[in-house]
Amino acid sequence: MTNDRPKRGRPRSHTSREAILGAVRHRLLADGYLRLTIEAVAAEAGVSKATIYRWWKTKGELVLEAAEGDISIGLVPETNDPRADVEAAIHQLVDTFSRPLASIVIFAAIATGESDPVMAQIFRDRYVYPWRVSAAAAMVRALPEDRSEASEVQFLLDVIVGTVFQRTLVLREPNTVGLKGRLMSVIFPI
Amino acid sequence: MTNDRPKRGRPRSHTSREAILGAVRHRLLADGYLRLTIEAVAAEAGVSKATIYRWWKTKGELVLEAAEGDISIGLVPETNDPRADVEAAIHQLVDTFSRPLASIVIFAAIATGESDPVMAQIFRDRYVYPWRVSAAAAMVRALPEDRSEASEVQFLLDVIVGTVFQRTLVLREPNTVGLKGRLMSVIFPI
Amino acid sequence: MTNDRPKRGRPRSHTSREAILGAVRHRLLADGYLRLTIEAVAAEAGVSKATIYRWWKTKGELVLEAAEGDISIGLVPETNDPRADVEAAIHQLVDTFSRPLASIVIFAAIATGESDPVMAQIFRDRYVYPWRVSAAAAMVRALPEDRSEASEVQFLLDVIVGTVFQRTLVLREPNTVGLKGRLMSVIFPI
Amino acid sequence: MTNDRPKRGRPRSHTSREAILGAVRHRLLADGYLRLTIEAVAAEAGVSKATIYRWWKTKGELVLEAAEGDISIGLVPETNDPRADVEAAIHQLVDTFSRPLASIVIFAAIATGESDPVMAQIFRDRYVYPWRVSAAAAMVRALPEDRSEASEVQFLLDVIVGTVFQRTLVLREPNTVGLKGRLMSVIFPI
DNA sequence: ACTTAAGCGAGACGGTACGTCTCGTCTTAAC
DNA sequence: GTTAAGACGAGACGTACCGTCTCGCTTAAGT
Repeated sequence: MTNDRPKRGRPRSHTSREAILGAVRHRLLADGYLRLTIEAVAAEAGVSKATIYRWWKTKGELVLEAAEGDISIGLVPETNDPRADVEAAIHQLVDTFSRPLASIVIFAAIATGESDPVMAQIFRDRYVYPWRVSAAAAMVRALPEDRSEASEVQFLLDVIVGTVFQRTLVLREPNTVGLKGRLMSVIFPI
Repeated sequence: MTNDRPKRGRPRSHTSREAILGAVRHRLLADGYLRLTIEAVAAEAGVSKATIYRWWKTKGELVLEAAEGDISIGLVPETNDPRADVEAAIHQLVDTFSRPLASIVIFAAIATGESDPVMAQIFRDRYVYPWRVSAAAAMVRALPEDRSEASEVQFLLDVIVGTVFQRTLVLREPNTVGLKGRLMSVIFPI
Repeated sequence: MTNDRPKRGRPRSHTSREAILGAVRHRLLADGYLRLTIEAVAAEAGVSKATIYRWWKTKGELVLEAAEGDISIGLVPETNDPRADVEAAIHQLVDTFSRPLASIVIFAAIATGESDPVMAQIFRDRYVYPWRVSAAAAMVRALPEDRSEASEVQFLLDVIVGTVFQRTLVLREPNTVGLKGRLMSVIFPI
Repeated sequence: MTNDRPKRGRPRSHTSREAILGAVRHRLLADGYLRLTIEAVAAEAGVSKATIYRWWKTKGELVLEAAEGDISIGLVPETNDPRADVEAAIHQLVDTFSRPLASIVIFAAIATGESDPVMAQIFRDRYVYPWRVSAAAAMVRALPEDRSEASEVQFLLDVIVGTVFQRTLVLREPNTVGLKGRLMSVIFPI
């Protein structure tokens, strides 16, 4: 993230950078990830294709950077109420997956994992893993000792992520009312 | 599916049909869905591109037909033991999602929903909905009355499908040991 | 020149071939050889770039074929009057070099010899050598025995070609009146 | 050639000027004129592209200046032996056209006349015309009165230049033995 | 057997986008 | 005030597939 390039030469233009990322966002919302072309982004941003390729190696990197603010999910809080922390984790997930830009890009990062492993890798390293680690910690705190082994915690995270993914990105169900509560009851019965 | 073309003229060649579908399967396993090109299929099958386009309108239809046997999930059984039926439903899901060809094609059907809605639609109508209807019936039978309202049943199906999808297709975790049991405990606590 | 391709497949379109060659001629006359781009030819001909690249490997080949009729210089006649034959040879040269399209393409074939040796080679093999052979024969017939050794004949051909080239292509002197007569006096004094 | 820039500020670096011209010479000999790029010259000279563009408007000017010493042909001498002067003129031509760097640059100056008229113009004004004027004077002195009209003299100069050009630059014939003598016999028969 | 209608291979075609290249200009910080 | 470094817009390069379109041949069902 930090830019350790030498300070010589013409500095990178913030104008064109913003124009590019703005055009990417616009085209993503208009056409989706698969139909987004570098050529169209360059044209809309009033920028040369070479400028895009100079700074982003692949469409995936470009799109991840353009949607960074929307995708960013943060860490699960660590309060005195562990169940509330888990609930917050679910909320973060539902909230992020519900943003138009984020839903497109997250879906693309997963869907193109096969053909663009770099994008999938960056996505995992930058957003999925950190969240999962803090969510797992919250889960351990919230569960009784006899349910808090690693494999059970990972399973419950998969239940949460899988269910939210299924609802919001696969079925494209915008109504998430009750989803959080139902997930909580399924994780913490009684 | 039924072929209402006039019976005159040279009949459709079964040889080339099989060669095409075989080539599709081979290319899917070798390159994946996104990297599969009609051109490569035609070349490998020793067939003209026009022949492919004559019989399949889109890459999606072609791929779904090529993987039909592997994708087919069937209906959830209806025995005297409703919990066993639900368990069977989960098993069908895990089993199908674990087949190499099926995992590629199911993933593609979901992933390209944005840009190829026809493929997603066919996939849903032909495989997802029938299974979900019978799985929902099994679930209703297995649940106590106070949990068997439609929205709760649909939610539990999303938990099952989402979790299995997450494990097998997103995380590409081939080890599904314990998955079935854990899902059952989450759906039927105590 | 003869087309020994197999008769299978869709036949080559004469329409697009003519459109391409016509566009090449137009662009050559408008912009010259160096400024001619394949992209502009494709656009003007209403043709895809791939169609041009399918049939012509290089800009040089394309241009030589487009100007074929204008460049073609033919062979030097072989009559009973050898001096008249030499005069005819000079006339062919002046005449060909004076045609707008031919002058552009011949100049290009020579000028780009350094960077496009293929074009120069085709040009030499197809037009220069045959003409030179027949011109040398006429020269041998026209000269007294003591001047008709090979090196002298080649020198005289270089005088003819060089002078005409200098006048028409380097100095771009369209007025060629007297040129033929003066060359004849220089070659055949007395 | 003279540098009329203001005398204030950092003076033009002779070091980089020489580095640039040296790199141009090297690249000309290695790759030829058409394949020479400003980018490669800058890289080889350890100089910024902007520095080159600041001092030379076009590739043509740059190349002409880099090859100045080699191209320079001087004036035809004016002795008591006019035929010897003409012979000296031919010798200057053959000699200059035979130098590797000069042959590349002279050829380029003529060949790119179509697309870079400035280079052709500078070349003509600086080298061709002065030599032609003095060569024409020598020719007038050497010829009998009845052959020394302007158009005949210009024609004979075209014969000389054209023939030498043809031999050395078009046919790339390094063997110029006999060429001078033959040209003399053709210009001065008997 | 003869006709006729489709199936089929080969492959040409107009498009669109790719990712690369070089051009000549512009913008900094360093000297 | 010039320089090296190097970002930039422009635009052509040659390639890859797309989905469509001829062709001339092959294959059977209907005559």
